[in-house]
Amino acid sequence: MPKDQKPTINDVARIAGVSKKTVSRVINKSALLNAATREKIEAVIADLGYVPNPQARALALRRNFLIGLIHDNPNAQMVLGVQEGILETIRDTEFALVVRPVDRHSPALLDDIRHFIERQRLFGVMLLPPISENDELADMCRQLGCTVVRMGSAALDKSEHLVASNDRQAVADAVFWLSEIGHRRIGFIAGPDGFRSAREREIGFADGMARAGLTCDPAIMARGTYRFESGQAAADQLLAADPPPTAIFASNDEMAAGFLHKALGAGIRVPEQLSIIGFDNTATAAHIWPPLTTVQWPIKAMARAAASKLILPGDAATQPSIFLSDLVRRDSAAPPPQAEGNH
Amino acid sequence: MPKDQKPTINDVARIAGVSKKTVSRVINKSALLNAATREKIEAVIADLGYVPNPQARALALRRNFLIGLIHDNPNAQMVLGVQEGILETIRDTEFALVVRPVDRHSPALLDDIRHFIERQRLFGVMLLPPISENDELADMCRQLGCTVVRMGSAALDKSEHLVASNDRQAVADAVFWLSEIGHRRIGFIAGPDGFRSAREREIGFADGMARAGLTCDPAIMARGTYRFESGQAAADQLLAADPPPTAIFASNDEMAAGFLHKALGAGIRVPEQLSIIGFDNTATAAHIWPPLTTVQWPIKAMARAAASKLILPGDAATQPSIFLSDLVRRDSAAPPPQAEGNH
DNA sequence: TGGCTATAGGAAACCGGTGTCATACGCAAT
DNA sequence: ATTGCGTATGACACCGGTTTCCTATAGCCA
Repeated sequence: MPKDQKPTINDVARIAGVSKKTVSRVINKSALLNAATREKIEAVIADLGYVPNPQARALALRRNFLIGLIHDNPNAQMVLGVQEGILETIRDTEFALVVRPVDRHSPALLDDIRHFIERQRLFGVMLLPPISENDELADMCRQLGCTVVRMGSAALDKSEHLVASNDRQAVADAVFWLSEIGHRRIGFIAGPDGFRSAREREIGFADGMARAGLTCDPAIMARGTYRFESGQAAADQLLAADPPPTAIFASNDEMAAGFLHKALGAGIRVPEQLSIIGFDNTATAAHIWPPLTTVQWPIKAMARAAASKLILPGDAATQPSIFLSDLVRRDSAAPPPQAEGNH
Repeated sequence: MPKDQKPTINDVARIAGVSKKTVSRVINKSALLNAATREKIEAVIADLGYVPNPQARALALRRNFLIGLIHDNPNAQMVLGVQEGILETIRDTEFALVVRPVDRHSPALLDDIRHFIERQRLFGVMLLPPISENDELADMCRQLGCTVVRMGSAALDKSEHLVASNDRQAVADAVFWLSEIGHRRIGFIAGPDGFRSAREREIGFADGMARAGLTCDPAIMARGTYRFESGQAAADQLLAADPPPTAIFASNDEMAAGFLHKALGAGIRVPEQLSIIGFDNTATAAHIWPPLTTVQWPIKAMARAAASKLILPGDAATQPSIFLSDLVRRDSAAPPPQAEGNH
């Protein structure tokens, strides 16, 4: 059916016996149009299967409809969730999502991204954590004429396009819940220095402990790297404490899995003797044994909000949107052994 | 520095004192150019920070530089690996990658994708499994003028742009290896009907058993859905067999994890009493306990090959590329108990 | 010196849309 | 009948590149 070329606005105009401009008015839903003319043209469009050329449109409008997703996130589940969330929002628009995984440690990082944005003339970019914490990068993107939306752990100090999760409160709530079911001796595995998420979760832990009237014992607190191995290392340290913790909050699932692995290896029964809570709700969390209780970002909702901020004009979009995470209760956290007796 | 508009080819031409066409010749590295002129223009380009507008180029050339990645893959790790692989290949070209996660079961699937391709005027699309097995979709994309590259389990029956992994041989090799370390009674969990990957892995299992001189016993073979739960269900069935299997090959990691979960729950020690091998090397595989031995697709290499096929002209690209997967040996597979005695 | 050819570079049209402005028309007010 | 006005449409230039075709100049030979 399509001979060799796609129909253009000229073809539509010629066949409908009107000018290009009138067809353009139909495409853009201009109000100043005779209903009969509109219907005639719409019939021709449908007949020809005409689709406006986005490149030509972008050229004439001096703006384009590509939004970039820049990330260096190790959590594949999350990245894909974001992609899906963005897509749901832009599905029926003329925007498209172009992705750019990057290496945060590359010395050419900024240049790479600059070329990417300039080459594609991106309309806007979305930054995922942890690279979303790079202010220099965000500034560069803005300077290049992009709208920038950052996703991350709440950082209320900056009033800009931001979609954040209130990790602090989510962690505090989870820790308080542990206290409610009877835990008194709760350990913590922090994330690496320099990550805002790690810092927020640390503060959240302290908040939760304070709210529960519990004190933080440095002997059952460790700092990890967000990697599996560091969770194992933390287990070696924390399980040797006296008395040992009855519950552990790990700042992400990988470390929780590492901790769990070691604890199980040491013959500790989970959750009967030890409760573990993670953060992120990665695919792994549901598939390890026992299934991990964990805190989950409302990823898709956040991504949808971020995409809306990006494609919607107006200053309302510059208000940060803060989301609260949920605790996904699985089998790795339960009341402590002594609590059952105390009840 | 950038006043309010980006410099255009006209600015460069005016400042360099030449015509647009001459600047265009520099951009396109035309040979018919005086060296002095070229250098002068290049200096102006560098000075202005001029970057050609890809939309204008796309319009004039009547082709564009967007390649689409269409997927409905549940394995986030793999999707991201593919994205990275494609990116490595197109990094220094003018191509960009636009993604489109889809829902295979949506009744509007084909229409959605058609709109996506038409709206963005995609140059080519890459299809990931399992949706890459949809011939109707591939045909539609081709009819829309896209180059199509499919990634999947080997299907040598079609001579087209294809990048595949030889699952059949990889599974056969893994099963044969199990026999080499002493297993005689090997069970199998197949993937769902209708998936080429599932079919290929099934045949591979049979091949491997035959090569090892072993017979397949239907009592220790089950069909799953590629989901965790179906692995658990298979465990209920297969572990009740008499005699029970000493090793299990699961057609993907999720099912292997489900099986493992049930086996552990039944007090079976892995790998001392039972070996388990999965397929895909998902993030979960490394983080469950014990770490799962599994077959891994060379995802990035395959993605690079696929991207090359897409952006390189020529019929050489129509030859299928077949990759062989590796067995990632972790702790879930070891010699069977009786084999140690027999040694 | 004239004529021919090769080479560097330019003018203008074009790709497929959009904006600006002018125009044709119908109808009410003067 | 003329003016004035709102509505529906068209002519034309323009966005930033590329292509086609043409010209100017230099170099070469006779």
